[in-house]
Amino acid sequence: MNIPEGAPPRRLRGLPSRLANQAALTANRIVDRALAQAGVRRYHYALLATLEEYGPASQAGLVRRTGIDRSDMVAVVNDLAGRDCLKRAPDPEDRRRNIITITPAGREQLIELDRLIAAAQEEFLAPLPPADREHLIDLLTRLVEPGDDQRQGIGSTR
Amino acid sequence: MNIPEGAPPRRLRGLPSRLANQAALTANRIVDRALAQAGVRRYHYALLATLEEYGPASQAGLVRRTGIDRSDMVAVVNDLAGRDCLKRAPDPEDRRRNIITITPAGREQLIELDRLIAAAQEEFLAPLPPADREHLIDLLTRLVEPGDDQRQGIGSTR
DNA sequence: TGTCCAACATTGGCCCGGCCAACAATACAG
DNA sequence: CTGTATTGTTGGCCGGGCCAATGTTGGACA
Repeated sequence: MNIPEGAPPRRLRGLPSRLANQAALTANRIVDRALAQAGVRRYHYALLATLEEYGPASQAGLVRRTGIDRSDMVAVVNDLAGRDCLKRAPDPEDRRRNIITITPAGREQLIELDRLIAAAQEEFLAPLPPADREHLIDLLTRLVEPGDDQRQGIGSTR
Repeated sequence: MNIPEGAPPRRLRGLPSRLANQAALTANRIVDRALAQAGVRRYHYALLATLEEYGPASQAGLVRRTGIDRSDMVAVVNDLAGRDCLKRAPDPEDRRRNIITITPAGREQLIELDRLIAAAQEEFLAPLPPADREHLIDLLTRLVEPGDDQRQGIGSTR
């Protein structure tokens, strides 16, 4: 961990961009730790959630939906398939495609993950009283969804 | 850029951790782009700001102050020294130390960077009306500074 | 004084996440 | 039938955050 002796310079302290960064760092730490309890990472959760909500899809479809890169998608799908959380079957109508379907085990897993994620959110927001939490969520939402265009996927930095 | 067709699954949409992430991603994109106009990255700004505020220090001191790793510190110091933004002189009292001092050119550079950073913050917060911006900053501050212990440096993920 | 341990600066490299490029197989339009 | 596009897959790149080993110097202490 970090053992910063002395505060960061004043110029940086109240900087909105820095606050957002710190918040995200904290959030990610908490969420990652929570998901790790199920031996899983964020991509796994995103993928299961997408499958559950939108139903079976090809990997390419999932890539488009989630913003996860093709290469990484392969790995995550492999991984989840190995845990019987989803099924990978060739599409009879288009033999290029793999059709990915969530399994009952996958749904169970997802429920478990939902619980972990919810707890993580709680932990993340713990420093704020409930009223302020809602307000923060509202502000962040409005900050992040400008007009609705230029949406963000799951992955991506650029 | 990302071309997400279709929204991310509902489960993820309003998630505070995800909102924080999106916000940070946006903020970083904007800030990095701003600093790039001066051919500089975040560490450079952090280092110059630290030097300006706390005065000359050894690299180890700067490492403690900023949370930047030793190895990376060397690189940043090299870089800024190469631009005459700071001076690296052996400490006569302790010859293990390099004493790093900001130069006039460094101060000028810092002023320029301050401008760029300020503009970036403006751009980042643009979607919100001024009153909400303050509120957001307040909330984030309280969220991120729990008690004051377990402070964060500049770098760090863990 | 000599010895041993701690702090410093530097080099080199590891890991991980996000990304791109190349490829073979398949679909499809002309 | 030919050329173009899409799909899944492999391999690798890059940058940021991090750790380890090295050589140098200080300082404590026997």
